[in-house]
Amino acid sequence: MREKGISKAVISRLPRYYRYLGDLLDSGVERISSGELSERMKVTASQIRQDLNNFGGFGQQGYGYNARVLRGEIGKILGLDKVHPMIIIGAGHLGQALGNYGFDKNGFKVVGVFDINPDLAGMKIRDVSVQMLDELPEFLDNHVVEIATLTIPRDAAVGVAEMLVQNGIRAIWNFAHTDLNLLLPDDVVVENVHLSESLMRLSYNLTNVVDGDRKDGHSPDSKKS
Amino acid sequence: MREKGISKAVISRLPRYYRYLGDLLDSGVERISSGELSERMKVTASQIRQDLNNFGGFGQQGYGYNARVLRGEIGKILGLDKVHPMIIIGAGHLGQALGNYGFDKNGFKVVGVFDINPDLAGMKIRDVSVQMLDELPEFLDNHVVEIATLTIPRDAAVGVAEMLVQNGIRAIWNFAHTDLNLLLPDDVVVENVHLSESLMRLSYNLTNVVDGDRKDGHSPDSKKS
DNA sequence: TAGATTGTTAATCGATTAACAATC
DNA sequence: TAGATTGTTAATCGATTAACAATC
Repeated sequence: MREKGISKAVISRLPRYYRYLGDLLDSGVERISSGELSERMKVTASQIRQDLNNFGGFGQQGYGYNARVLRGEIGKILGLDKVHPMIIIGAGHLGQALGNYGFDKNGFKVVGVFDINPDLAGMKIRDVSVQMLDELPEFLDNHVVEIATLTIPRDAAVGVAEMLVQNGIRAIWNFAHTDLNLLLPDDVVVENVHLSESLMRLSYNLTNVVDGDRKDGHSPDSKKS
Repeated sequence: MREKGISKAVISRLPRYYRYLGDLLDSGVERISSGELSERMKVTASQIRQDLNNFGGFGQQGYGYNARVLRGEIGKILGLDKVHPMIIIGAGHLGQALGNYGFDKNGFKVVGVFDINPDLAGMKIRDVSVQMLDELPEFLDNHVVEIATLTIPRDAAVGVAEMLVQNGIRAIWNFAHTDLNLLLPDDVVVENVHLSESLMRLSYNLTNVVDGDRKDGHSPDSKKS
């Protein structure tokens, strides 16, 4: 059932393949070779084939890959063929943004939004009403929830995360400024999103890039006009 | 002035060091060794020293590092010692979330917010009023802006990005579902944030992790109760 | 000084790229 | 079949870790 020992680097690239394959299908392309895809994505064809062959031979010699089939397979590997009920904790701007994002089409269905601010109680995000955080344990007793998204301040995050784990949550998408994976049991899956760190990387590159000297791994292959 | 050939992996870790050093200072710790820091951050002491020595010897043998000085130095490397005027294009939920995020304390100052929706014109995000996108070129003529944040739909992103570059913008923080760096001149710095890819990674781990078998690079060192 | 811890070189490990036989 | 392109092994490259001399 499960694939063993796939490196983090490979996993990180799968969603990008998935997106490019979707784009190709949208533009009517049904067949793609690793060579063509490598040109579009600016990665080596070798890497694409190597990555995919971690999971099986999805291509055909002399032909390439069927874009639709390949996308489906990658989707399955990523678990996008299943619906993942999700709650959002923290109904501030970011929580609202994520609630309205449209992840549904990939199977991430927002089934509850929670906050501690009584002023937000009952506010609708799409078709879900904001509930008070103290109703959460009961909610988790009565609903299947796979993923909890944390858009709350850092100081609240650890306590809430522990409460979630107590109540059976095994996957946390964390936007608080702390590394929750270091604090929770090993069988809880955490994806930390540190937006400020992303902005700092941009700042570094902005500060340190000189013309024609890209630091992001993409070679300055040609001088565009 | 500028450091040459620092790998992307090293740069990616700097913001995290910066955050941990800030946390240490907040809890009253002024002195830290690579060994202690490595324990807290779950990385090797060797990596910490190796990383820092790309930029200079910030420590002292037999003593360790002065947390305050080190944080300051990393801040300088990341360009956080300067103010970076920033605009946000797209005043939807995500744009509002970022406008209210509090990046100011790291020097990222929101000086303008733009949208194409007339209903949003004049809406205040912190102390900045939303302006119409067609006012942007004139705005850029009259204001210094370093970073443009794009929180707009994918289909609009490429056109807007090209317009921004035409008007002198050299750094884009992109939240649209497309890889702008592949489409813009090489001297434009782009940081793509693909939230859906982050969620897909979480989904993969959720789908493929079995007890005690973490896929995120952190060893299952002990069975917590 | 003795002890501690850095800075830095060398060794290892893992990931990427190249090459090519297999095969559609 | 001939041509194309995969799947996969081997070679290279880069990043991480280990080790230890330098030195505070």
